[in-house]
Amino acid sequence: MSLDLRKIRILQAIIDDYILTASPVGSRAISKHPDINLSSATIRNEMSDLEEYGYLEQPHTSAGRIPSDKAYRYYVNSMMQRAMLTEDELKFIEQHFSRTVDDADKIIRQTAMVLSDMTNYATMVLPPNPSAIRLRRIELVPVTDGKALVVIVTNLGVSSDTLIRIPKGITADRLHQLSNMLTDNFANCRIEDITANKIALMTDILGSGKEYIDEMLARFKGTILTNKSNVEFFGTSKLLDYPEYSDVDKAKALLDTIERKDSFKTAISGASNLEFSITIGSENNDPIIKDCSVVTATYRVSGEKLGSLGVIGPTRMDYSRVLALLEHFGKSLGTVLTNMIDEENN
Amino acid sequence: MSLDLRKIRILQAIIDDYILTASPVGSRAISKHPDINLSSATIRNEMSDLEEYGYLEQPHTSAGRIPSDKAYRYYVNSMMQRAMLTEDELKFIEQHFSRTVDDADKIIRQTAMVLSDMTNYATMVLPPNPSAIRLRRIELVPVTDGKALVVIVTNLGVSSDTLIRIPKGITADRLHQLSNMLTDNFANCRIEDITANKIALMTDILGSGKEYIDEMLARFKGTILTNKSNVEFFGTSKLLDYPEYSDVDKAKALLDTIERKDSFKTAISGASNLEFSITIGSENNDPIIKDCSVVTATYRVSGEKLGSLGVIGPTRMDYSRVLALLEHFGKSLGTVLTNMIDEENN
DNA sequence: TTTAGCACTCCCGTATCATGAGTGCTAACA
DNA sequence: TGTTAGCACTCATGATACGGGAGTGCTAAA
Repeated sequence: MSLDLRKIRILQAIIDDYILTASPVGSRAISKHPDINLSSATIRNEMSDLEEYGYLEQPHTSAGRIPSDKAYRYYVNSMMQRAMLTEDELKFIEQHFSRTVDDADKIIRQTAMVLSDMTNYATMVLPPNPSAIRLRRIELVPVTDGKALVVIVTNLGVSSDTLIRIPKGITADRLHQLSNMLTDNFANCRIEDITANKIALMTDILGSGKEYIDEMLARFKGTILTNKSNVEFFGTSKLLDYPEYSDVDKAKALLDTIERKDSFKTAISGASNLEFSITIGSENNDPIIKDCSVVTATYRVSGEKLGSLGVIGPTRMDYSRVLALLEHFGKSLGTVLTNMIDEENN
Repeated sequence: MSLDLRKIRILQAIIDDYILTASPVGSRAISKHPDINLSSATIRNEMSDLEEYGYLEQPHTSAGRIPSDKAYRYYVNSMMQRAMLTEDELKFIEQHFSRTVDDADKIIRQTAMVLSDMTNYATMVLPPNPSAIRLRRIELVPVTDGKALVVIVTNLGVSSDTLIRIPKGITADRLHQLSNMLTDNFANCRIEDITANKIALMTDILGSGKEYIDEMLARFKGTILTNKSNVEFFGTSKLLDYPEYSDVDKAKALLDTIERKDSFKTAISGASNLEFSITIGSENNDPIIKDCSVVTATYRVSGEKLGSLGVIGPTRMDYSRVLALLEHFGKSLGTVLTNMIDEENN
């Protein structure tokens, strides 16, 4: 089943052409390709083979052929070479990151927008992986008698503040004391390390505090974890540019799916583990996005995988360029965030 | 130029029909209307008049007629009666608001989503009007030596927290003292009441604190005010359902415009002043949304106008139902938020 | 003032047809 | 034996024509 060099060349030419034009490519067009010196008849034979192997599909007799998902997969795994970004592009990206904004979320979002503009595909931002979050400090601040504000400082900056009910009559000193205990016990913990068990062990130290500490940590875990589903999308309407979606019903189905957000699980779950993940067409679970591909890259803060950026486009997307851009954006984003957090922490 | 009763009836019938079907309505269809006992020929004469006055338009000879923006305006101002929501709808809405979520932003967003689902139009949320925000409490929490966390509690709950640089060596007690001073001076102030002037007056009280207090307040104002442009949209892809946007290019132009967000200024600026605002078709500044109407309603928290909800649909939207829904949602949302904030505050 | 009647307009869906890009197959060629 | 030229065949696409139908405006009669 492995392809000989000539078949690979032909397949490459077909894919390149199809990515560019979105219309089925015929044998004659390929025979004109500078790298390929064969008559259209020969190409036809080869294409017939490639179709038999499952790399090509024919919309109908007497049309050219289009690459199958399998072809893209093969292309991505074995054939593609990483594109180089141009000077101008690099400069443009650098310029984007040099604008100083001091809100991490905003930077991430703006990055996704720029990425969308540069690729002309839709992009998405996957929120920080909860296990990358480490507690730094827990502070209970009295607000009114009976209410305290919980401020939890994490390695990513302040990440949660909620009001909790506390028994009346607790003094500021006592709260301060509790804060210190909690900080001592949980500093550098991951969020999933905070177990009921551990809290129970602290009961004797905490004394009367236990009940509201429980509430507080539960809420904190809650907000961090619900955050998980907060995928955000940008530039989705760009997908309407592509002839794949010149049918309004198809377009609507796609945008609906994106807006509902829960259909990118395959891509997303892959994303959290891998440096890059590429999900092509029908590899997605949802049949609605079966002619979309999703490419994601994680970005790291202080060496730790934090979240990911993703690009959503038609299966015939320019994988090579997208990967190059994602890699570059991922790295720059990581650096900027790392610097920002370092600066905040000392 | 004022219309006699018969013309009004006919116009009403045309509008009703057109809202329903989106296709030009002819004289014969109207003559069959139960309320109207006239031959199609008579209707034709009347329609001809209505066209002359500018209430109707004809896509081409031998087509029926469609209401103009002027007609919708007249309809909305003088003819429309508020729709009643059904029992089921009321129940459904109540059910939505009874689910307890303790995050105000999340409630507002979910409300916008439900509103979008019930109307099948796109909806938007305009963020709180900054002048509705009042400070309750300012708290400086030491984090590391040289860094403090600023927590500002407002009448809408905790609304900002930033790390600021402070001179090294300041004691927790001193910070606490500063917090109290700031709270005493600014409690119940609006954000725009915090002027450089007032801070200058406090210099003698604050002593060495002044510089970083300046930084802090500037940042706070910044985050509140940048919030202003944060319009959020929901269910935008629903607009693709309507034949107005069966052309992909038109659809893309619309969605692009929505995503770029800055084109709803007319509607938005109206929204912040009025209880309801209705912007019909070409009354919008941007020609791209010239066949969209935007209806907004403000919601109040503790009697004060906080933000608004908006509905975006084709000009032939069901204004009556949309207004009824907006009114109901606005009120319920206000109540829920008011309760939530009251509960948090004591 | 209303209405019936009629000629006229024009969109729209369908059918027809020519065109052209593309294929598969066969036979000849190197 | 692999490659290529040639040819018949397929089928989407776009242009054109055409009939039907919904709608109009006008005129004349009720």
